[in-house]
Amino acid sequence: MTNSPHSGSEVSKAFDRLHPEVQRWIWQQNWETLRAVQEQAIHTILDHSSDVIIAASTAAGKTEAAFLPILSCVADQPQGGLSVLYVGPLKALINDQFRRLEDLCQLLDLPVVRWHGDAPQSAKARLLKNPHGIALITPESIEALLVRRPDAAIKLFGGLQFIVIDELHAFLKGPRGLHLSSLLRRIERLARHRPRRIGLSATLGDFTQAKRWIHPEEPEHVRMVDPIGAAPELQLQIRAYVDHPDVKDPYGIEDEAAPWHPSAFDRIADHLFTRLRSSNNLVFAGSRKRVETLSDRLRRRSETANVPNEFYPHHGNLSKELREELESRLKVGTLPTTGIATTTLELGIDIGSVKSVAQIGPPQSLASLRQRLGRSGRRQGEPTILRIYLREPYLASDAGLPAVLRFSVVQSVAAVKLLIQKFVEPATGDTTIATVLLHQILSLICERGAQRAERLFEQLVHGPLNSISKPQFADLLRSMAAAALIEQSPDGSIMLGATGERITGRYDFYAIFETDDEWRLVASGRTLGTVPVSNAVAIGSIIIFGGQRWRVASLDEPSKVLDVVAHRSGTPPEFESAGGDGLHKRFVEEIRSVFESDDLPSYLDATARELLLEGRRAYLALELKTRSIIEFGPDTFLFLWEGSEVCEVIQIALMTAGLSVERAVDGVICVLATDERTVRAILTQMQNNPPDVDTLSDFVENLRTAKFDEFVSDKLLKALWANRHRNAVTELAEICARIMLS
DNA sequence: GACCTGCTGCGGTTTG
Repeated sequence: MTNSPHSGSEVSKAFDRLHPEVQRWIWQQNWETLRAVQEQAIHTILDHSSDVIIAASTAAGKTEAAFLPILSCVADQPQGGLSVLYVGPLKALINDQFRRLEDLCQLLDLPVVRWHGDAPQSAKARLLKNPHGIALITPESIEALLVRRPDAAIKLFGGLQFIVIDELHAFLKGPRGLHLSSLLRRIERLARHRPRRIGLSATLGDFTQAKRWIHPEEPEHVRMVDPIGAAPELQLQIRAYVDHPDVKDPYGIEDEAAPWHPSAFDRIADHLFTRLRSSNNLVFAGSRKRVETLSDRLRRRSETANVPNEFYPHHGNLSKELREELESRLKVGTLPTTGIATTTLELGIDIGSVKSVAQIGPPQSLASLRQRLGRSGRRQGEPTILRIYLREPYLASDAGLPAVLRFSVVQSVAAVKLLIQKFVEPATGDTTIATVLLHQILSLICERGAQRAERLFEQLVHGPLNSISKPQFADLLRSMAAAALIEQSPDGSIMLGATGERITGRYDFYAIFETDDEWRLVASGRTLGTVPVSNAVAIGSIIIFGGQRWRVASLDEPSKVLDVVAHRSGTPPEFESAGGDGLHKRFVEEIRSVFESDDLPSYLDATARELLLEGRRAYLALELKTRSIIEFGPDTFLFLWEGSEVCEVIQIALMTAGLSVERAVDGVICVLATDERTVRAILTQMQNNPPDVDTLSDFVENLRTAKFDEFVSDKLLKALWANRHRNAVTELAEICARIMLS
């Protein structure tokens, strides 16, 4: 050891404050220094008693930044239950962190236990007998403990001093975050004190929002550890490919019979094949179907070139075994490997460092783009390399809106500009409060027995779940009673009804999200993964899956198993999807400013540059700088340049006037089969007499999207929609006026 | 524009 952690002055100050056994562990690691984030976190956690959020990139050593001081605090303390609860969103992440903490905790004589569905039962049983040390757990396993073993939960959580929440950004939106927030609150109630919360995250857009999630009552007291690290150099290219006019199905495989017209997609595959071979890379392909198609094409190119295949798929329907094979190939790093993934490789599971990241299609959010980039250039002095590949249609001379604007090129340029400005979208409002509350009402009754309505409200409606009123909560309880989820005893307390008993007794109660029925694909006894049952299959069906081609040899309908054998051709399965979130307002504004700028970024290839100019010429010709309403063919386009929330409200407002409206591209909507004069007349009407939010909410359809929404009344779902859109509706008259001026 | 995540307790069989 040439340079000890003792040598620097700042470093030694932080180092000196750690427990001697923690110091010994640091020596054993041969670390030359502590990282900036670790030094700051040590001081912040040891100097104060407030909650802390540690925001630093994935490779910066956030886990140690939290645990070195936390373990120094809890070592040598009297035992009486767990000292630290670490909550992670993924089992794979928990397993990684377990390996990182094992040695350190052993030195301190603190047991560390993985607690999730695939973790060994024996260690859990041992912990229950003598609860102390650290547990690494998923939200669902906390839920199961509270429902099934409330007595054990009190013993485990009664003495907690710290709760660490990893990948905090993953919990800031969506039902799973609301669920975890409720579980943490329930842990505090049964522990009769509030353990300190430490949140870890690499991509936070809005610190205020993260602080409010960590400590809803006193967000201003949450301390940030946010060292300004030197960002690695970014090497960037946007490459565009225009399809040949004869290409009908660019994602199909038929074009292999017509090699004289390779599709744009094929040329993208060619470029990936030559550029990415012989190093480790990640390709984010956007959808599972595209992951499969691309993996298959790249494997076939390897076969044709007679070289070993280095390209492997990774997505949520692939079996754990296949996914882990790729992850460990990437991590071990002895064989060059490129992973072709959906969003599955975005979160922090340990796959080592990759040379470059490729993105197929324009980025849809800066949060996700940043998370992806964080996977490249992780070694000191190495650049981050990003390639964005765009496929654009061939446009005939009579091509229409919105195609002529070449939106995906403009959107990609806008994304890069926002990346450089360090913009990240804040999390958006939640649509699933009713489902989460319903779930938690059932769960709390299991944990604590029959309760009066006021007690349920008091315990569950708080923090991120507080946007529901008492009358609305009562409405929820009434519809739960109507469905026999709950019933009221003569003394007024609420207990489980027959349906409630059945639902809470089932294995799938603990998670707040649902999974659909799926076929399981098995090849010679080995599970490859699953495909939705909506795919029509029969003996002899051919399919691309796991980057390879298969034929269905036999199928077992009741157990939903497909036995497959290798085959020479196939098509990728269809996966169901719900549709996207839309771009943030700021992103749409940046797109508009790219249209209006003359700047030609050097990171565009020749085709992308040409398409950007083409899009700008169309923008100019349509006079979009000053015009917001464009009649085109039978339809009329409204260029709103607003975020998805405002667009949705205007879309619904126009629908209440009897029009058919659809989204054209982000920020632009299309009124079908209607001329400009009619649209203007309706907008004038709306401007003078804007509809109120409750009228609009009556027109909203498909409000039942979350797990238990079937038990929630229409009235409540509409009222919650109205809550979320109230602000956007108040802008309605003003926006109409602005459009009309053009 | 789409993607992702998670799970009990028990009865059975196999293995050391």
